[in-house]
Amino acid sequence: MAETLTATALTLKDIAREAGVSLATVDRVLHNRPGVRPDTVRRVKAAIERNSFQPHVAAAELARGRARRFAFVMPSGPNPFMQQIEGYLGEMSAWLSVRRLNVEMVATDVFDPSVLAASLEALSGDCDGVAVVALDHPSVRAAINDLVDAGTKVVTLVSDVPSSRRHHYVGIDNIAAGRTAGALVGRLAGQKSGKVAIVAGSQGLRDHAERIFGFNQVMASEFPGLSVLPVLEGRDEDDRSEQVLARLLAKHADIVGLYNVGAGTQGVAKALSDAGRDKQVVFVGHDVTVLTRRLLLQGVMDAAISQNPGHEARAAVRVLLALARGEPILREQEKIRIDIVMRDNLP
Amino acid sequence: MAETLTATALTLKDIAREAGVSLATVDRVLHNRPGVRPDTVRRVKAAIERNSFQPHVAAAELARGRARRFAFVMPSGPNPFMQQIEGYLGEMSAWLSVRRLNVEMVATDVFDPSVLAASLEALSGDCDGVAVVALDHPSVRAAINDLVDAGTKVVTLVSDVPSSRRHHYVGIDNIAAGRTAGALVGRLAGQKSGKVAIVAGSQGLRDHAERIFGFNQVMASEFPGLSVLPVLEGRDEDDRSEQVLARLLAKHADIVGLYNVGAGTQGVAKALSDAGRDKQVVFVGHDVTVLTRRLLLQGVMDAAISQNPGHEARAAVRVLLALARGEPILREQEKIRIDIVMRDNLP
DNA sequence: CTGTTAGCGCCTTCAT
DNA sequence: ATGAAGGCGCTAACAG
Repeated sequence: MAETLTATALTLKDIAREAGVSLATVDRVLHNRPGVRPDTVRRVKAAIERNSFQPHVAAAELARGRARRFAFVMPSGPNPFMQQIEGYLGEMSAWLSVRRLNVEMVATDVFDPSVLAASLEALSGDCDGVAVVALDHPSVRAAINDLVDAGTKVVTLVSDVPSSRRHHYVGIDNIAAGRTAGALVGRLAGQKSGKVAIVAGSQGLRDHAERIFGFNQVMASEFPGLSVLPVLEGRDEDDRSEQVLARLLAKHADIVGLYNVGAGTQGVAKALSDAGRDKQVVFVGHDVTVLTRRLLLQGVMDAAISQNPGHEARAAVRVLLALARGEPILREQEKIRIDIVMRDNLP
Repeated sequence: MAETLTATALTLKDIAREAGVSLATVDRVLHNRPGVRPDTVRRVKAAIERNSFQPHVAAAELARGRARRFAFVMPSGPNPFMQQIEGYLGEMSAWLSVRRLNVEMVATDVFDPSVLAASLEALSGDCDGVAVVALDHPSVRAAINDLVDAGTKVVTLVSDVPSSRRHHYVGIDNIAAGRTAGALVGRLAGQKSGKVAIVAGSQGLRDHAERIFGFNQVMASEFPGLSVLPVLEGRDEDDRSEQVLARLLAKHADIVGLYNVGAGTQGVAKALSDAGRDKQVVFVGHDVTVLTRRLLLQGVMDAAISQNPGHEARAAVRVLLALARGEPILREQEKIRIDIVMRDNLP
């Protein structure tokens, strides 16, 4: 009826005694530091394994003295989603400070590969870890790999660079997100048949392209009654998104669904309202912001696919910390889920 | 372009010097321990405030030596959801162990107030914190309050006892969960009008009652075309749930929606399939388990309202730890969201 | 290559 | 009511 989940506490000293060496040697082996005879290494490793010894994090933290430095490299523009992430990092300051963790924000033009790459290079050396909202481009990949080679821990945030050797990606599976959007548009549109519009920032952005891909997958296979119109590009800007959508709405009277892949939500909503069709068209978009929250409550938007920015901020920090300490990562905990947010489960 | 988020590191010694007292005295004040003249307390507190001093957690952890003991008091039956929580606690064992944390599982009959209360009383003294899946009953409330008075940190898990003085509740807002379920059933049923069935474990359970309340709210206000049938009670058992539902389905040919409030999902699904109506009826239930996952993939279930059991397990541990250390709680992080899970965003 | 040693910042007796 | 001093388990600098 009662069962205990944790083991007891051995220390470095115990291992040292058991392996017949000194503290320092065990420490060297533990951290793969050079200067130990291969044979000794083996003996020590054996002792560590045998007792499944785990060093006490608090003691290690205390002893190293030096605070750790992490950098967050983020887009410089006024992107509300990114601002939310920064906001949540700010809320963690007390948490960070009692752990002697320093995080520095670096704003940069993430859409210009060379600028981004330069910002990353500049960090080399004085950082233990960096989280970056990255563009998937060869020079960015190279910059990331250089950091990794220099011993810096790197996680990509929100947008991945799978071809690089980054240690971890903190963000959602965008293809699945697109599929989810598709299923929602299809199911909420009910029995109706008709046309479905897609507004994206740019199909050149990896995450947008992946979402559209997933969306189309579901549409084609599960909702044959709905036909998807060619993708509109609004560059994540309100004005432009509004214009292109307004034109499309004027042309097609039988649009029953709308998927807004990126930002520019304000403009999309305006086009819909101005056409007087905000109640008939099923409107699904991304992310919960002050704006989308309002649109959901008003019934203009029907659902938002969301990646919890607070979770992403905290996961990035925790993962960097775990990597720096050499601790295992709780993958399940750090995985970012695709949230479906409707009016009644607004966070 | 670069901004730093954390402060620099003062130590106890600095504060001691500044307040003109010794280390020990500052420590006493910091932990509200007795034996310090009120006047001295004030001086020390002032110095702490003035520098917004925060003790280094790692050092504190190291110095106290003694491991902390937490207990999880959970239902003894084979409830899959609870088993998931236990599973995730198990996955944390490495995390727990490097922090010298001990967690003990206590299985008990949470449906019998006196048994539950006794289990709680038994913990008094040898535990730093307890997480309990509680029944909202006077004797349970008393047991919780006793623990709190004895200095044990208490969090309620999944099911709250708001009238007690527990330090924290880790779980979802069940009324909002019910509303979400209602919105989903209503919207996914499309334009159709017809009847909606509800199967619950028991209306005596606080969480079930709250969910039903929220569900009815939404149905009444937003889906006048749908009429809700009287609640069926299946005691969270498969057989019983199947029987009562089968009978209801036979009686009403125009059921278009079904809300399964608690467990017994297997039985509910069977009744639906046996009646050959699993494709026409919109079926919404709770929690993602092996079973509901399968039903979602098969298209028998349309959506599951879920409270991430992994998140709940970890949040409970983190909150207990923060409470024990006197650290602030990251409320946003520990809040449990209401997840809508459909086929394409299955975690 | 390996061992010794002096802390890291705080908590906890034990004296005063 | 207050202070002094010895660790907690690990790291890192310095000897050997």
